[in-house]
Amino acid sequence: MITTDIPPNQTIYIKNLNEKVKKEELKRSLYALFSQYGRIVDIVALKTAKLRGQAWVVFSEVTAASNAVRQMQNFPFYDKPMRIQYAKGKSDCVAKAEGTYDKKKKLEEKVEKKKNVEEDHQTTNANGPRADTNGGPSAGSRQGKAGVQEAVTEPNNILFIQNLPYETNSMMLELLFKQYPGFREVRMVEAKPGIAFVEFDDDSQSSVAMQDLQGFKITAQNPMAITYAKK
DNA sequence: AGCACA
Repeated sequence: MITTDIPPNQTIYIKNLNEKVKKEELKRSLYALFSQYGRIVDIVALKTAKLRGQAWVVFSEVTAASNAVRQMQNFPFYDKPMRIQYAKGKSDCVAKAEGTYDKKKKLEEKVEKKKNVEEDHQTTNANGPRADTNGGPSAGSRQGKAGVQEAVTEPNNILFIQNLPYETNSMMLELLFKQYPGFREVRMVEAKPGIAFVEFDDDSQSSVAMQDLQGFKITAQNPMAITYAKK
């Protein structure tokens, strides 16, 4: 059981994210992936030494966050399983919305943090540069639950759809996807049931369709998992 | 591993 002792929060905290992904792209992909659970108010991701590989996704409702924590737990994202918890604190954007955001208090907290860092500096590290072993291509992706695997890649005008019911055909998908501007075609691979590629004119159009149809259920057991196709 | 609001 992967329970947390952290009380529910409308903000989720995600760690074990792939640190190679650029910040803006990361946010886009997180948005695409999580907007199926509810309205997203804000996404925070920093690439500082302390904060890379982590992100906060702020929902407008706690229930949305709860579903996201449960259902996206360990979802393979850029080849790494996401670890999701509730955030420990309240996001600034929600404090602001509530009118409880206190700029001065925030400043004081910052000062405190600085102090602590300096106090912890009694041991000075004179390490040489670290030889980062940048190994070969990523290991084979493990199978996620419900057979959904693979990672999100950078934006692409072609979408990769997974977790479709076996009996899905391209006409059914076309019906769904052709309502979005820029739709070109659906491609399915006979030998590989459950997946499909859907092509749009450009990647802003494919993104709109992705966000709108993410998690769409053709059957109750088959929420669509939509990612950008690999280039 | 790492809980912030560049």
